[in-house]
Amino acid sequence: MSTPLRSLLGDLVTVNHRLTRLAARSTGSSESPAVWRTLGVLSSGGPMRLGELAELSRVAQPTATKLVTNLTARGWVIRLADPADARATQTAITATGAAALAGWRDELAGAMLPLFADLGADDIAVLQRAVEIIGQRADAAAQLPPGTPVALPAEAQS
Amino acid sequence: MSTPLRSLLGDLVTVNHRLTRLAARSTGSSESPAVWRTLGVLSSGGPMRLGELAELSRVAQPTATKLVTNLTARGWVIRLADPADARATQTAITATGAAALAGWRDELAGAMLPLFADLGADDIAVLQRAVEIIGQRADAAAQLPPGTPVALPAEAQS
DNA sequence: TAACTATACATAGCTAGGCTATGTATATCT
DNA sequence: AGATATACATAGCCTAGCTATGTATAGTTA
Repeated sequence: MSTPLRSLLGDLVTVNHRLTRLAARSTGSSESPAVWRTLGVLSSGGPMRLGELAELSRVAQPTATKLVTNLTARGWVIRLADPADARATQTAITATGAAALAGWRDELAGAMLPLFADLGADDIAVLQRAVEIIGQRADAAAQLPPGTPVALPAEAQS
Repeated sequence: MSTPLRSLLGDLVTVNHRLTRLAARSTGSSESPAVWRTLGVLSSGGPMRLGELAELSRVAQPTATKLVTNLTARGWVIRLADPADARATQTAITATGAAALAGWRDELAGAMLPLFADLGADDIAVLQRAVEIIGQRADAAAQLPPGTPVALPAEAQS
């Protein structure tokens, strides 16, 4: 039972990467996936500090800084001083940013619809559940202590 | 019924992108996802021409050239002259490359196992089916004529 | 067969995203 | 107050991705 799961996870990542490429090329949008991922995190998680954003997005802190700088220049996010800590800044998605995100998701979904239009109700349910499962694991992984690799060292795998 | 599918596809892409980031950071490997994607395509599709590889990987041709150049330097793929066409070259994965790919997939799966270890048989079946569905669509999309966006123009959607 | 067109790939040059290493300012703790 | 820790910024690098364009070979047609 454990071997199928191992290879299933390998397949899952591989196929997902292909889907991501497919999605990236299927819209006219020239924005990068990172932009939408960042907006997605801010949209679902609300305003947050930069370090928190980096962790949830699973990128290094300087990468988050770059992304936020770009997004700020575009007016899609704003940075607010953190009243409780002068070192920190809160980053929040703007209405414009939220609209752009929604627009992209809609465009994307529309672009991929023809490929998935023939799905039966069963398969749709499968994808819905898969999205739930994966989202749940991604959330869980994001809450590991900073710097912790997702993989536990071999000796920790009971 | 069609609206849920649209938003489901948006969710699917978003969550998959998070999974990809998670996977990228969960192994000690410093290789990029593109490397494994390319090897994956060559592994499952057999030796192929560069343009074919680019299409299947959903990247532009010069990007494929770069990737193949890097992989060749590493000994993970080889380029063979195409006897039938002096302009073209066949690219094939080497035994070393196949071993590296297998090793990475194993490492990756091992790294993510703890996150997915508690899945029940039902959920495993769901993920298996989801992998099938997505893989199928990715294949189908790859076979569209070159340059064709995944989305068909409105007037072509019979 | 010579010339044109099309195809397969390479090269150049750019941008963004990703990283590590390190700097700077503010909190916090002793 | 001084030392340490934390939050973020900056510098500098590499890879992945793109478009535009060049070059060599195939194919096609006059």
